[in-house]
Amino acid sequence: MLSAESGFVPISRVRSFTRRLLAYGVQDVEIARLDTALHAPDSYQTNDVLHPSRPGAPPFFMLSGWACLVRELDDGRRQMVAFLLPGDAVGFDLLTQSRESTRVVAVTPVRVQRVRPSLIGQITGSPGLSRALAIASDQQQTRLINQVVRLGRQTAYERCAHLLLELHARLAEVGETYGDSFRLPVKQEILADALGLSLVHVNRTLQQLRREGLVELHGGSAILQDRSALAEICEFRAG
Amino acid sequence: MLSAESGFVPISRVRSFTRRLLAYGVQDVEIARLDTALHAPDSYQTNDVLHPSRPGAPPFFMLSGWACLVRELDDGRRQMVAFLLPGDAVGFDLLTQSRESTRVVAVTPVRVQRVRPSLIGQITGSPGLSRALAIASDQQQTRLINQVVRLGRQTAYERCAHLLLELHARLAEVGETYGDSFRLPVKQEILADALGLSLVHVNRTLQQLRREGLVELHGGSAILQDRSALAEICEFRAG
DNA sequence: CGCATGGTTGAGAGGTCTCAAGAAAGGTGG
DNA sequence: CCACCTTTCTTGAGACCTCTCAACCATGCG
Repeated sequence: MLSAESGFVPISRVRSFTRRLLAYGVQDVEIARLDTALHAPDSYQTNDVLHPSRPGAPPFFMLSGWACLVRELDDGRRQMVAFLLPGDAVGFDLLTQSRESTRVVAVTPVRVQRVRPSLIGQITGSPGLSRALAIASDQQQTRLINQVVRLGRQTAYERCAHLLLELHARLAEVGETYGDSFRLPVKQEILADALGLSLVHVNRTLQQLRREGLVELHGGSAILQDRSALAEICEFRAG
Repeated sequence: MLSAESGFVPISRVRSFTRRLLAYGVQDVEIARLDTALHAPDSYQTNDVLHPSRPGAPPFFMLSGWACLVRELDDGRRQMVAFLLPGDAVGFDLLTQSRESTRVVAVTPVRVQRVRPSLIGQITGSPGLSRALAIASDQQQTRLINQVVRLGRQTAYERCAHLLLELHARLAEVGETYGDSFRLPVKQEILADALGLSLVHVNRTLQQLRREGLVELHGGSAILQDRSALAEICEFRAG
């Protein structure tokens, strides 16, 4: 029941990014025009590189699955800079655009829809679309700042709570939550690399959150049983 | 000799942001036009808020002094998200634009030149200027990503080396370095809040770098005595 | 049934923090 | 030019958080 792949539904009512664009006030006409500028969906496997760290890679929209903007250090340490979720626009603006030694990697199977390179101008030229992309870019930047604060000044306990709330809020925007629960399709290793912690410590910290009845985690799903208590813990602010 | 305030020089050859715009290929004509859209310089004292966390604050250029994009937690913990240095454009794009509970605060005396609100469109309408601002914004974003990696996956030792190199490189761009040395006009407390460390630990870590002959720090100035060794330590990549 | 993957636990080491005090540096008034 | 005061830097010691290493358990799949 957590699947959205079943059946054939008018595409404009299904795709998460369409949903988001509508929320940002983009007109149906513009979305239809956007469609003509997009390739058919591409599929990727876990660990595939969606966006090499070279310029010129065409931007795309996330249809399904999770990806990460990731940077690896020479000795194998790895930092997930940002999660890229269904509905996200990737590579339009600066973020994830041609960044030295920073790549976009699928952390689950992923489907994306790429922009035909020759038609990028058509998209950025549309007032509604470019405004929507600017909003999305602004939110992306806010999340980056939140990530800095999390890593710089929050404890493991606070970081976990904050990230879980952020993921819930983002997925809720594109209709991928079910009340307080959502699919969390990544290993604790991925969470650790996003939170700047070791796998083991993430495991223990999540257990603490569970023991306190704040969250429930199993089988790749998360339930935030007390969102306001979680928000209190880590000063999470929605929006 | 570390001062740039002496004498009266044609303004277009002095201001750090002018220097940067020229480096980004902006034409003299456009810079002259930009000037007509700017207020006279404003001065601020240490700890003044340059940019409250409300929308609509007019963007500005940093002329001199250092500021920080800062977020404070309820219990007094503080994270410097980014340093804003002479020549930086602040508030044009997303970054630092109306962000909840994130403020721009002067950490030394600061002089800025604000844009007349009614003329923002004129600036963003100019192809050369808007391209330059986009480049600046992209670099800002790259630095944010670097900050995430520093905080998430680097040790105190590496973080200090990396930040010092970044500051040197940025100041070099606007002509505020003198070979390997530059003015570092902030307390260790500020560095600590930028590095996600305690003041005491920053102090000890900087001493280690000094003991090893990599840097020299005193009287508000820094000398990077072995930049390539520092870069090796923290995987710093210029540009 | 056996293997592979991911989650869980234990124990000790290490990095970083806090508290607290002393030294140095810088500014001010006499 | 000195005495004083404030600010900033430095040092010490113990506590705490998080890490690493190394097993062991649970689950799923062939």
